[in-house]
Amino acid sequence: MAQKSKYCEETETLARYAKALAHPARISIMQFLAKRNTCYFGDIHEELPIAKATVSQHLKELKEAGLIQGEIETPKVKYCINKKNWKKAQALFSDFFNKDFCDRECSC
Amino acid sequence: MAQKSKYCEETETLARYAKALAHPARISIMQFLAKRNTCYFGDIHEELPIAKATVSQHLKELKEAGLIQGEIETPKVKYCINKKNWKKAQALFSDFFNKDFCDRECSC
DNA sequence: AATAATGTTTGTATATTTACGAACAACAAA
DNA sequence: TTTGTTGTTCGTAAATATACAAACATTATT
Repeated sequence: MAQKSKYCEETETLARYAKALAHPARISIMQFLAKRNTCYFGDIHEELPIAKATVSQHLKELKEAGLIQGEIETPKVKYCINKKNWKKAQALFSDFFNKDFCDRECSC
Repeated sequence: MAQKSKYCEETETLARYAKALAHPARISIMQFLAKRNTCYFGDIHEELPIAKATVSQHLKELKEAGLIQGEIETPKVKYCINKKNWKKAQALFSDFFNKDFCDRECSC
């Protein structure tokens, strides 16, 4: 238990974003936010087949991963994509998938 | 419990791939496979700071998600990326991140 | 002050994930 | 046949994740 992180930072960050997106409800939320202008909690809840407490929980995870941010607009709460981190995630996934991998003998 | 999947198939598939990548060990494995020609279990295990049983478990998850495939080459086991599904995942993530999202009033 | 609207937090139950050692399986070599 | 090499599977423990109802917090309205 000497070291805290055993993987390189970029790998950890990418895994963190992947984890945030590892549930269809959270993918749906991001897709919804991407195409919507105003994005209140209620609108998001309406789109999803789950209880509001669960929606709130998923939003919290996305927020903690840095992919979205919220703002109180009494009595509602407005959510939107955190563009800076969205771009960061985009870049990390892009790098990850665009590594040109060996086409040679790895023929299993 | 009437419906089996409450989200659209593309969303489910994307979430499934994200989940497979939601751990730094599995990201590392994919990165390793991407750059290596021969890729035996032992080589992968050597790269990672975890027990072989755990490595085997992670490989199983990647295999079940369709991202890799294995082949016995007695007495070793050779793993490599499943190119078809890798491309599928690449396309799904690309579409997901390249949705041009609203730049207007969602200013939280 | 009571009521309504909008979300968050709490409590809780269940399922899944992560990790490891030990046991096991398959095969080659001595 | 015994031994060694390579991985997988099993058993198990601890941590996380997922889902919901109920309670709560906040602010506006009556």
